[in-house]
Amino acid sequence: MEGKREEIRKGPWKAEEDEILINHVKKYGPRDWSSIRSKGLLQRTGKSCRLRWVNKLRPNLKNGCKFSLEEERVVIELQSQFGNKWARIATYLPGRTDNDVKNFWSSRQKRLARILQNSNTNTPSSSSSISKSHKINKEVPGFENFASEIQKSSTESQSCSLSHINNNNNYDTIKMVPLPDLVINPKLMDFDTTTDHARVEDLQIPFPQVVPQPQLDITFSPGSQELLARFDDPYFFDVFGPVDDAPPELAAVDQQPFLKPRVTCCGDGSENPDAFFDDFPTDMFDQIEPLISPSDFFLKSQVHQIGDFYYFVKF
DNA sequence: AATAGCTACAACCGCGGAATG
DNA sequence: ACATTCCGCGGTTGTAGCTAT
Repeated sequence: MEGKREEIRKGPWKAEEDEILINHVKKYGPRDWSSIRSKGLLQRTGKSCRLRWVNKLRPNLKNGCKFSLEEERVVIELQSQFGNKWARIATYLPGRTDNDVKNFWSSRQKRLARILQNSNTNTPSSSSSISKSHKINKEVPGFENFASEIQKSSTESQSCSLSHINNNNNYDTIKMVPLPDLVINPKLMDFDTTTDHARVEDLQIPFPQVVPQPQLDITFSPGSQELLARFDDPYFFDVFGPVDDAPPELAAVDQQPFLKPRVTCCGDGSENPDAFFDDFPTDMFDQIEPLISPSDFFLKSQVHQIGDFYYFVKF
């Protein structure tokens, strides 16, 4: 039956094929993918057509544009919240597809693993430019513990999140502290330099890839310097425009789900909680500290970078 | 200049759930 | 109610381009 049909084409798409697919979508909309082959328009499966449209041909995609710091932050936060639900995470990132997010996260995990690997061994790096251009101070108490946990976490599963570490109860203090006006609650970790247990007071680290040592010898790249300059602007987040593809629960609020500061339920109490939170258990905020404003957060924080990774040290 | 290793990304595959007959 | 088809998602693989040696 399948043998009677013309051979199914695989591999890279030609411009002519793209054109045919685009015309089909123009006529019938992004659906009926299987009919494209049954009509003899393309020798591609419906799945292949859909994938091509969603990932490459759909309008308003940020093709060839690297993830910004803000996008990276969103992915990290949402991944820790939702897990590897790339399609869901992608709905919070206009112009990004689930494939983009998935690939970004995968690349990031590999980089992280390599950095930790290189920092855990004294053997010279094979060819990693990151490990050579950024010194990581392993002398800080607690670092080895932390690094090995992160590494274990990243090798045991695709996801490297602090929640995994949290479950191990290896640390004295692990608290849930929300970033200002973020939709989800990032997990921050404190380390103490005075004990063997990783617990450093006054060092709050919102990203799981962070190496917990405040005395890192780091030179800011031009990109980071530009970033720091932008954080001086209290209205930094206002530059982000409306989100086209926001999930309904967020679109219903103000069309700017993630990238713009909002008054939250933890603020002056005059605003209703975001509908988004309806999805979560009511006791999930019990141990959350009061929110600070985004501008306060960034003005009171210092941005650091290890390789391509950024993190914030709170003053 | 050649080569090896690394990275980012495009595309495929398998699976599960929804829709349809 | 059941079988089949379609669609969407997450995981995986292949590869082109870049960088370091």
